[in-house]
Amino acid sequence: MSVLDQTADCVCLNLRAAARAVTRMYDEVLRPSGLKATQFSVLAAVATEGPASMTVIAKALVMDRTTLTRNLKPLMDRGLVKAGKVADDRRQRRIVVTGEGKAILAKALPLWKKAHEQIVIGIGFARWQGMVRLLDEAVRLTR
Amino acid sequence: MSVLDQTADCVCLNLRAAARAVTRMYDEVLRPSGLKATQFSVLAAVATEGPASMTVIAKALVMDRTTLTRNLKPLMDRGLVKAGKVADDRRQRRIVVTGEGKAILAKALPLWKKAHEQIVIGIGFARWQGMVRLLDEAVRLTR
DNA sequence: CGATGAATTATGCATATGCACCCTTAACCA
DNA sequence: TGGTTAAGGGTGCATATGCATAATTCATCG
Repeated sequence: MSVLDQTADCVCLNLRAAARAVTRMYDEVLRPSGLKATQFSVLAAVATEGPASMTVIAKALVMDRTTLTRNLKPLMDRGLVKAGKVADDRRQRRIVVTGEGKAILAKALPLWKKAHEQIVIGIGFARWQGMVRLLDEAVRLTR
Repeated sequence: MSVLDQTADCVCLNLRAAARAVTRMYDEVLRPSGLKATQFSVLAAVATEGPASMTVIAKALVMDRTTLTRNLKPLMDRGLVKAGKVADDRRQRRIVVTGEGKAILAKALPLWKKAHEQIVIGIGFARWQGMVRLLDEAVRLTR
């Protein structure tokens, strides 16, 4: 048993493979809303965090700030979110969901719930909760 | 508690966030080898599956065939893998690791093991095994 | 044997991801 | 107060991801 044979158990590979498969399924279920899985997550995060800066939203999503910049672009182009300046700190941009963004989000939420439950009910709520804990722990262990 | 508030527990979001964080850490640890985490996984898969077709390798990686085409490109450009049309079926391309590819892989393996164990030892081997089972189950539930 | 369908791979397009680096503005401190 | 450091954000570059579609080759059946 060489080290090479162990690479099939790679944490990164298994996480990425699962993320790919789940994302594909979410994308398909969300399609009627016109949102992709990542776009839905970003839109929901902006809606939840309220008017917030890029840094705050990126941190909530465990996402690089520069990645958030690109991920916001299709949402801004469609007018689902917008950025306003703040008087106190002229460096910051406060991101908010527009009216149209809220409408799309309302349309997407039941679709999201359907995709979400397809997995959670499938593996069982308690086991899913255990998995979230492990995922959080894995994130913490990378620092 | 509106549906919106539940989106923070989204399976897709949590999986992708963990995959991002873990990939960043792997990329950093693997850097001396000149490979990124995905490139390492593809190279290791090609080495393990032996001379195999695109479809076989893509299936082993739970990856779209077209994604594998692009992911092989930087490896081919560097001469770490190559494709020979020696199969009976002239549609197929048999992908193999080159001598240089094996050398890079040998250099990368201890680095990979270091990154891998940073997570596995951190969360505990038994719990990690349980997590792999759940990830596999999640993948199955998307079909 | 020829047509038709299926398998194998590649390309165009749009988005996703993050490091290195840049600019702007705020904070701090000697 | 002037200089330095830190914080907020964007761009260039390279790779990662997959759907829709096309091109090639194989299989199958009448």
